[in-house]
Amino acid sequence: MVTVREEMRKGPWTEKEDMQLVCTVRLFGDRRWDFIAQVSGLNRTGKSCCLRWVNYLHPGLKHGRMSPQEERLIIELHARWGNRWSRIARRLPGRTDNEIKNYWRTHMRKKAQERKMSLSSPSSSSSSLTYQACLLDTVPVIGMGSGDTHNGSCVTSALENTQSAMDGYPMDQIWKEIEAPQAPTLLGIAEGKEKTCSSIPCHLPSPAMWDYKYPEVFWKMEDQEIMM
DNA sequence: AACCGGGTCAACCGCTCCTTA
DNA sequence: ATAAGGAGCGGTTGACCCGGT
Repeated sequence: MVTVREEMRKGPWTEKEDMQLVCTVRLFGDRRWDFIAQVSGLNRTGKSCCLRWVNYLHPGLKHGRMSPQEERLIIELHARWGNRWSRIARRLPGRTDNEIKNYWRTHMRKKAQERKMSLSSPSSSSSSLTYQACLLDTVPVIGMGSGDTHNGSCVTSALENTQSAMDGYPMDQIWKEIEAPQAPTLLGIAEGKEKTCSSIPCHLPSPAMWDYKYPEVFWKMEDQEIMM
């Protein structure tokens, strides 16, 4: 028997295809994507159908801009987990890993550009502050996983130090340090400063603050995961 | 009006992990 | 125990949109 595999369709989905997929998923559930792709009559791979459903057609999805709370949660969770997009997405009901990933890329690219600008023109301080605030948001949290306490204080003067420390600090390096269990350089900077600076309330919440702010959101789920 | 550049997001790719026979 | 297929995940790409010139 000669199986001439028909060329699978790729690219953007049409409304008609969406309808077909939705109907098929209603009938057969959102498992067995190869089967769904076959019976739907769509000339798509199961994987493609799965992605379309998960990222766009799933009824529970939110569309549109991230709320400030969501933005903040993403930043905080990324600081904890790095590029574990699906894991982060689980903490944001209605958002997909793809959406969060895209958001983060856009977000961080913007920040990186702001930083570049600020480095090239030292007098423009507002944008560099934004970037540094983001990093300081990001980096100290990493230590929390390894038992560090974070007293919620920070860090205006740390910004000055951070500025010099971050000269020549590529994004790749930042990613690596975010992911590293111990983030030596920036973490060191932030921790060193946080011991001496307690007058300015840090907008990065301590673990206790997180508990307070996002009580049911992820701490319980995290515990459950650990239990599992 | 046309062009250009940057931003956004849907979709694909390839790898890894999980499930099932 | 193991091999094959399915599903999940993160990285990357490319098309589209929109604002500026």
